[in-house]
Amino acid sequence: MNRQAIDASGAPTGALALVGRISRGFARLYEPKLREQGLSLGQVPVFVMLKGGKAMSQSDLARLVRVEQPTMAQLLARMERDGNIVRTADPQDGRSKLISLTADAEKRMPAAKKILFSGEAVALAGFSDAEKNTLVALLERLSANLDRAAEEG
Amino acid sequence: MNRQAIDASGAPTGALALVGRISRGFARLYEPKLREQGLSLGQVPVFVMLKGGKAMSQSDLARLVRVEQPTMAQLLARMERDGNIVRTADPQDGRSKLISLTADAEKRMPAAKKILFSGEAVALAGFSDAEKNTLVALLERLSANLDRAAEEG
DNA sequence: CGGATTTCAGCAACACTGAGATGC
DNA sequence: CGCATCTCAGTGGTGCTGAAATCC
Repeated sequence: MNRQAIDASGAPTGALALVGRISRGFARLYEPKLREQGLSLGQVPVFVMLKGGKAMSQSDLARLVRVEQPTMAQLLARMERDGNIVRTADPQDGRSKLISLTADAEKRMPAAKKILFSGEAVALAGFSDAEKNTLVALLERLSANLDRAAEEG
Repeated sequence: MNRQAIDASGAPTGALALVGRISRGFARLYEPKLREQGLSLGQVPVFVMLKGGKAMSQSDLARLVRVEQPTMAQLLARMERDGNIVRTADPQDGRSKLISLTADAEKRMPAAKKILFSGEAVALAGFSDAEKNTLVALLERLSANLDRAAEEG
């Protein structure tokens, strides 16, 4: 398959343009389904960090998810509004609060996981295991390149 | 603090989670530079569609970029505000307006292209040509899977 | 006091739905 | 009239900066 510039349908050919289109397309398809379960795509990384009863501070979460601290604060405010997290005072540090998932959130996780897995299955339909592994490996290297560029800034 | 938790993980493992992280990371690095040139990442697909003096309607653009029509209207409003496009009445159809790039926009394209190319180079640092081709081919299949799911859905 | 953490206020780009006006 | 196109109004998620309050 020769791909030169841009085909008639407007499909992008650059790797990052494709990544952007995929990201939006996936969100468009699966964000509404997650919403029915009481969470959004942006909340997923926080779920992953806190699953199994773990607790950490807002600033730790911000660092891990790669967003600024006020952005994480706002995300956590939505999660609190939706009943997915609670903030409790950190006994070790009066400035800090510990964030943890609620029991409701833990109950929502299986359904959410199922939605995301089925979405991944749709997205990777027709991919062999080897191709999936190759894709993930290449994406991890790409992501690492961007992380490094961000640090060097 | 808690350096353990920070370094522990936070790197997503699923292909789609990686795609999301890459998309945000790239935007974070390069959107500000594009902004200096008078455009945003979301405007890029419209630039690509209209480059070289082409003109098309709002609804055509919306279909090609895969957004709803009011979303495209809003994007075009920002582009009009920034002096990147003009809307002229379609002589063939009184309901429709033809969108085209301004001379200013065409002048901004080389600098914008340079930013995006250098960003792509940073993101794909250390990738062989074969790996780049493999990545793009896999992403194209993934994107096609999502497009198909959106049509069927 | 200087630094870390959270909160508050404000802004911007994107994306959607729903409802209306206009023209084919 | 039915349909297409664009506009208008409203909402929601995500992300940022800057400034204030609180605490170590």
